Amino acid sequence: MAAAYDRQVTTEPPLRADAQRNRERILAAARELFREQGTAVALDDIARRAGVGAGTLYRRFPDRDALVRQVIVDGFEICLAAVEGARAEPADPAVALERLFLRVLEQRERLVLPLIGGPVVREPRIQELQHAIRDTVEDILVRARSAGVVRDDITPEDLITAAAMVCRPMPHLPDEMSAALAARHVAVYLHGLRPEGARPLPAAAPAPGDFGRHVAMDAEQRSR
Amino acid sequence: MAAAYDRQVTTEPPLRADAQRNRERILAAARELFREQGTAVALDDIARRAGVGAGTLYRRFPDRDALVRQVIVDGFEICLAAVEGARAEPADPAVALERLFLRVLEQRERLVLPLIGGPVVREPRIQELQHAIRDTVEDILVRARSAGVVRDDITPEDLITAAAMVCRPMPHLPDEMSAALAARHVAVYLHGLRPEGARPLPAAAPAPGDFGRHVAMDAEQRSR
DNA sequence: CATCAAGTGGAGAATTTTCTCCGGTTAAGT
DNA sequence: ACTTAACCGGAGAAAATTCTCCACTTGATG
Repeated sequence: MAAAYDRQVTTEPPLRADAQRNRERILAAARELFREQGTAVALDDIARRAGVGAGTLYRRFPDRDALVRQVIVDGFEICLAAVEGARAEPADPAVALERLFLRVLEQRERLVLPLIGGPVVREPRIQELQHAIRDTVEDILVRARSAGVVRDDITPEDLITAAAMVCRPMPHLPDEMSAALAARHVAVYLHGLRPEGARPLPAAAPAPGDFGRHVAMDAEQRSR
Repeated sequence: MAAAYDRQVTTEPPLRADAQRNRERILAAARELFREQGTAVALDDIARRAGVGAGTLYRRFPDRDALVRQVIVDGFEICLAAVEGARAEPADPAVALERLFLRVLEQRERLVLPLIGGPVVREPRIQELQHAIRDTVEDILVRARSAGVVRDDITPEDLITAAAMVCRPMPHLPDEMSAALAARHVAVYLHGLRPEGARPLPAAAPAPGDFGRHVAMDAEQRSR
């Protein structure tokens, strides 16, 4: 999936085949370890799990931030693909909403979206992806809303938050079990989205613009 | 809240007043930083944020695990209190279920339950608390179920998972916003718990016994 | 199949984090 | 007020992690 297009769009010479393979192994190992232990894991551990030397890791990703950023970008990329996949499938609006969550849930293991401790979110590429995701979700949501299958005080941010929450790792449970719990949770949440008998929500929805803009101000003491 | 009873029950001499104060400051700082950055943050950072010397931290908590464990135990303790509070309030079963989530949600900021990367969950004290929480939740759930206000394929584990998910930190959003989103999510989820029009859930519920028992086997490479 | 730029691993220097120790301070008892 | 045992902070030794460098290997190209 994350093939060549996720490198700089500028004219860099393409990677050699073995280098490309190692790069992907590193990203896969990083993804796993970030989900298991957070983004502060020792980089040498990542290199070890990826089966490459430390030098190889540092050559490809000059510092921790570069690696974290790439893993997160990949996550958003995967997420966007899932969401657009859901929109593309012909289905009535209620089913589309369900598909949205199912598609994202399928990618659970590969998503490292939310344990950001720094200004990574400001990256233009990431904001771009976030907006694209938001717009796609909004599209699905609007259709569902006008078909009357979803209560109309729900915003795209609600759905995105819900999806992000169920995708986060539960490192103390085996994968199979946490997948089952996540799927059950989504089913209940989806059922709760329907307008029948809805009572007003307890808090106002954050404005769309506010969403990506807030980042921890303590940029000096993040990571290590 | 976390007063004297959370130290060893064995006959240790009580801490001096200043020591007790420092101990609490350390735990509060640890709680914050664990939520912001994960349990791998530098211990000296915790000492700094707590406003105590490094020596003070290490005197009170011999290593990272001891500190993590205590923060987690505190979290479960707070959680149990919230849950029991909800059970104690006289309310009809539907409201009790709602209260359950509200009480837990109120404590969001102080809960560091789920980013465990090691065998901390095996601690007898923690298992004890987990069981007490489960039993209390089950009690509320059973009453709600027999009042017919909740679909009957929902288990205590579902509710606990749901609560854990909404309590997890969203470090890229300001507190106020993540609190609002969490509250909205819970409202929708609660609505979805009602039996009217329920379709079968997509996966089997994990057996109650399995829940606390699974822990990452890679005990050697956890933390650092 | 020869050439060679690109890529590799891992030793070890540089940096950061952990953790100990002790001279000075303070709460608590009398 | 005075005594004293508990406690404190922070300097710095010890351990761990980060990151560089280079002799060796390998994939691509003609």
